[in-house]
Order: sequence, then structure tokens, then C-alpha cells
Amino acid sequence: MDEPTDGGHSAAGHDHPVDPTRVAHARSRGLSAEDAGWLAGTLSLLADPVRARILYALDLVEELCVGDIALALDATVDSVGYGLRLLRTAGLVTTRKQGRVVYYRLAADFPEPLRDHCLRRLVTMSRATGDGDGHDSNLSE
Amino acid sequence: MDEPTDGGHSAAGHDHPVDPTRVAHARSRGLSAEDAGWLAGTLSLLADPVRARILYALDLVEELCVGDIALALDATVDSVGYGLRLLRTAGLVTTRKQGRVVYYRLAADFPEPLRDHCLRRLVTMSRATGDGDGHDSNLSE
DNA sequence: GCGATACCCGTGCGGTTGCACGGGTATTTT
DNA sequence: AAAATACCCGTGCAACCGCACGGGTATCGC
Repeated sequence: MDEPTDGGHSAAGHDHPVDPTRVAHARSRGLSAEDAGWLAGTLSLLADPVRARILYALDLVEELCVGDIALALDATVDSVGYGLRLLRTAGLVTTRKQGRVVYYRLAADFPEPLRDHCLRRLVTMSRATGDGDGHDSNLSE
Repeated sequence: MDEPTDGGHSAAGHDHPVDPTRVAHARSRGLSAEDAGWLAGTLSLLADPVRARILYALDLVEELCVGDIALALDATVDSVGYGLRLLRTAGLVTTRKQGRVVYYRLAADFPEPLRDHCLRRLVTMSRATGDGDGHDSNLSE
């Protein structure tokens, strides 16, 4: 580890920008590393079958408790509980404890574009046409 | 480990649906496991700093070659090449080979809600207000 | 008060993913 | 034609993540 130049193949070897105009444009208006990190972290929370179904279910009905979610999703309580743990930590869902039952609902400051378009529209689209990675578009019984 | 009943903590122990109406509703209109899988797989491609920046840059300018992307992102050619490999496999980007240079651009059938709202709006939001998971909203250059 | 229920939390394991490095191929330049 | 460039592809390593299991705590029924 005595190579002060770079860890591996850096951007070197490309001192000939093929299209300097576009590079400069993308460089100035492109999103920064930290913004990309935040975006990636946020989307990672939706990029999971269990969590996506949880959020979608909570979008349909106002609130649900852990056991009922597991029942509605045919998933284990552990799995749902773990998923909710992450969503809760991220602040995407809020809890309302009544007795020994903990009710979950989407957070009030849940990103609207996420809720409206990323979740609903993409699901609608995936149901309408089975494009993308080549999955078979099975009929929804 | 020969418990034929279940692998672990299944949904058992919760034969008392607290809110049967909502459970049934979420069960019927909820998204299936395969739809959730497709959605998760698609979002996973955006849930990465490098890939998100690549797609965002390609959304700004029409097309770019690999070296120029690495230049605009201050990333290694390897990293960008690897990211493009996944996006290309998923069919989110298309290539146009001219000589020894390979130009990338967003696929024509790139999901519109993804492009318009998931990418742009979320970025705008993250820049405007640093809410959500409690990340510090540092000044953006 | 005591047991049972419903949920939370910490931990270990298996699977997956991202990343860096190697070599290889096609095209352009001299 | 030979060398150099720009990119692709396959592989190994390391880190991360999700999941299952254990135990623990607070609340409700008897």
C-alpha cells in the first residue's frame, strides 16, 4: 500500500474528454456525492420486498399493528418487525402505542413524491406491462 | 432442527387480528410478492451513489461515453464501468458504439415516474430541506 | 399477584453486493 | 503493420445487509 497516486484505475488515461461541453455541464449541475448518498440511502429503504409491501399496505389503510401486518403479508413476525425497525429508525413511520399493541402508520413528513409516484405508479406500471428485466407477467389471480 | 411446523417465528401467536377489516383490505389490494420483488429489484439499481449519479448525469445531457462520465463524477473508470454494466444488463441504458468509443444514454423505455419524480424531485427535496433520517444538511457548494 | 400475550432488542450466520485487479478485443493512429 | 487507446469481461476479497433466534420488558386477563 505504497502507491500514493491512486487506489486503482483512476480516471487517468482519459485526458481527452470526448465531449468537454457535456462533461462540464454534467459536472456543474450533476448531483454531489453527499446528495447521492442521501438518495441512495433513502431508496435503499424501499428497495426491499418486505419493506415495500409494508409501506404499500400502510398507504392503503391508515394504521396497523405488527401482528396484523404479518398476517396481511403472510410473512413472519420477525421479518416484519425487523423491517419496521429500520423504517422506524429512518423516521419513515411513526408509532402509537395503545396498551400492549403498537400501531404503525406512515410518518407525516413522508416524502410525497416517494409515496405518490415511486410507490404507486411503479406498481401500477409493473402490473400493466411486464417489461424491464424480462420477468414473466403472470396473471394476478 | 426437525420442526415441520415452521422455520421460525411465523405469524402464529396472532390469531387475534386486532383489525380484521384493515387486514383484509390490505391483503386484497396489497401488492403481491412478485410485484414487490420487481419493484425492489428496480429501485435497487437506483439505490447506489454511483449509479444514481450516472443516471442523473445522463438525464441532464443526452449521451456520454464511459471516460467522460468518470471525469464528470470524479470516480474511477472501473467503478463507472461496473455500474454501467449493471444498468446495461437491466436495460435501463442503451449503447451506441462509434469507433472505439461507447456512448451511453438512458433507454427509450426508461420508466417515466422513475425519471421525473424519483430522481429529480427527490434530489430537489434533499437539497431544499435536510429532513428525514436526521442527516446534516451541509451547504452544497 | 401470576401467567400469558405482544412487541422490542441484541447477536450470529448466510447470502448478496460492490469494488479492484487481471487479461482480452476492437479500433484508430503513425 | 505495429503500437496505443478505450472499453468489456471474469474473478477474488471485503463489507454490508437481511434474516432467524435468543432473551427481555410492559401490559392485559384470571
